[in-house]
Amino acid sequence: MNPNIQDVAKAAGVSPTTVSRVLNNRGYISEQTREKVYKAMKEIQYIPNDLARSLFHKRTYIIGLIVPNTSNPFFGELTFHIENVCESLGYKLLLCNSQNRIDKEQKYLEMLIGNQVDGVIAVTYNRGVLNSAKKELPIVSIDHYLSDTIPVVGSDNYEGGKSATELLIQKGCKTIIHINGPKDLRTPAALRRKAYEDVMIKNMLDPIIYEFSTNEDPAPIVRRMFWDYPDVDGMFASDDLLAAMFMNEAKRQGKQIPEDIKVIGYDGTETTSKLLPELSTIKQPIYEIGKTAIDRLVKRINGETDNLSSEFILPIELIENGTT
Amino acid sequence: MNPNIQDVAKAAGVSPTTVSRVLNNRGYISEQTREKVYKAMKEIQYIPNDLARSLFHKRTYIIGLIVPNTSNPFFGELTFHIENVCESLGYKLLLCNSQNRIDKEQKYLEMLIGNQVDGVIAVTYNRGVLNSAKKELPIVSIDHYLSDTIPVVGSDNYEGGKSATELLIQKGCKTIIHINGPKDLRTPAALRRKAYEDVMIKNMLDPIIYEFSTNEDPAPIVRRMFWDYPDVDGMFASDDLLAAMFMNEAKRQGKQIPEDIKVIGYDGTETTSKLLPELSTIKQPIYEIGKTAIDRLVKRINGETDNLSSEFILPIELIENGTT
DNA sequence: CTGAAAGCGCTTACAG
DNA sequence: CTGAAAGCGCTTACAG
Repeated sequence: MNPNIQDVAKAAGVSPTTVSRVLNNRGYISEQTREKVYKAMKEIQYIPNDLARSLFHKRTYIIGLIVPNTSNPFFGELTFHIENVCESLGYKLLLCNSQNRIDKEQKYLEMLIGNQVDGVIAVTYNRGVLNSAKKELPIVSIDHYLSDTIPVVGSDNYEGGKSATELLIQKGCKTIIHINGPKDLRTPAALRRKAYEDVMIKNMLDPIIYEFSTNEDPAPIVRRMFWDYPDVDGMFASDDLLAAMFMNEAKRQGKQIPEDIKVIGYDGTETTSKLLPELSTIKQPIYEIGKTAIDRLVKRINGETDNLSSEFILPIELIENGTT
Repeated sequence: MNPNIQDVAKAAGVSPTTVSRVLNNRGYISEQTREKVYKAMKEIQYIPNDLARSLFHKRTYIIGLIVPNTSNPFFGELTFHIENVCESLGYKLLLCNSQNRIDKEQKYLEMLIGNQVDGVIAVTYNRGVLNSAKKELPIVSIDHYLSDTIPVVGSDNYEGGKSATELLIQKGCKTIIHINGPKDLRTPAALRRKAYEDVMIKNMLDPIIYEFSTNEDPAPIVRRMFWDYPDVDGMFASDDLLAAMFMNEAKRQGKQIPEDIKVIGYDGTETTSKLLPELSTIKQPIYEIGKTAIDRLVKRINGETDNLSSEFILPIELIENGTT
């Protein structure tokens, strides 16, 4: 069995209380005692049991993260940055992939509460779930409005949708299609869509929106577009993966990009910029989103009163590359 | 404060012992009592504290995962699958991004031990670290030979390197460059390199290998290749990101792919297949790697004796697309 | 079928 | 400067 504080105490010839004091640098301890204890800890390779510590303090320094899927480069990068920031602040990360399934979100949330996490960062699509959570559990949401008391961190989706659409129009596109996820959810993509619509209408162009539902394969929808709108000359995709899928289908249809059709995506992950550097896109500040979310969460954990319902909208960046 | 088992006991008019029995379905309990207890739990919204449970049982059902970086699509997908398999087996995942830094690997390992994880999955590059771990801690490594007692799960890197190189040769390439990570480490890429060398030599061709060190930017190295070998007509990259970077540079040099230069990558993640579907690559069975690793780890956790040092090599798949 | 007691490994008032 | 005691929230022999 692993050595415990008793073993250290015995080895050092002191009481467990004293060992604990040395461990936590608390109260007065003679230099001699301190050294004896350190030596004993080294000798028996003692590593304190955080479970016991957490049980006493009612504080685990664990944060739960619920994302749809770290396979998606946006969430993979977000997860990386969040874990990194956590680590630098002394927190650890319990990772949950909800796959956008409400039943999994619910189960994970209960699991996290059972594990006494200090707080939760959620990228979640289902409003209901987190409301049912214990009111005392600090939660920060990324990109989704979940309830009146849960702060939201995200980037400027309206501005992003606006910039993307304006760029296409400015480049001369007339038949501009927008592809987007399900409309009924309080998703960040909804604002991108709204901006697209507003800009199109303002420019006397018809908005054309294709949508697909949560775990639906968008491939057939993309194929259908070319049938419905053979003269399509612009595409604003609500994420880079969709943009890539569209480009691929466009090539199959014998269309040249950007000559025949101009394409702009959304997210601008590192991975996209490596695998598909020619794609024009709206880049989200992924690190800043993660950092802000953790900062707000830690403030809540520490009971620092911030305005109950708050929103943090970070700026996006238009990245123009070869596809426009 | 959250309700505890005492609160439930009081609300139900029984002892904590009885509540615990109901909770764990252990021993005989009258149906009436059981219902009283369930009712009380519902009423006060009781969720058992896993910390206390774990402290008693010396079992947390938490697994630690150390990967370099979930931003990389290979590790993002691996992490997803591992977390998923964990969840299905009742385990939770504590995520660590080591960024290939030995100091972070060391710190994370101590953290995981302090948190009493039941086991660790490590994708780690530094042999030393895990040896120093407590001998009792079950560890399974992915893709890296760390010590004689740590099982390794990975895919057939030699076969992958062989297939890739043979494909290029069969397609008529003569000046085939291989780009790879640092040589001195026991990395999976080393076998890919070895296969490349063997196949090249067997075909009377000169192996040309460029390597870069752990956190070095490969971009300048890629640029240099074209200067050193203007007649390069084949590229076997040790991962898809490098392949994409090479393709990009090739285009900048006015080369056509696959007409002038044929390119094959390695990994074959979902993300690559979406963003760069034309890339030929060696596809690793990412899900199977994760699943096998967890299965082995859980066996060790449960004390099922398997051969101390064992190796699990899963088959790769050659995916031929447009770049060859 | 049910409960009182001891203990998992730690920490912190409280004494001395 | 140091230690004995009680407690964090749970579980499990041991009695009854």
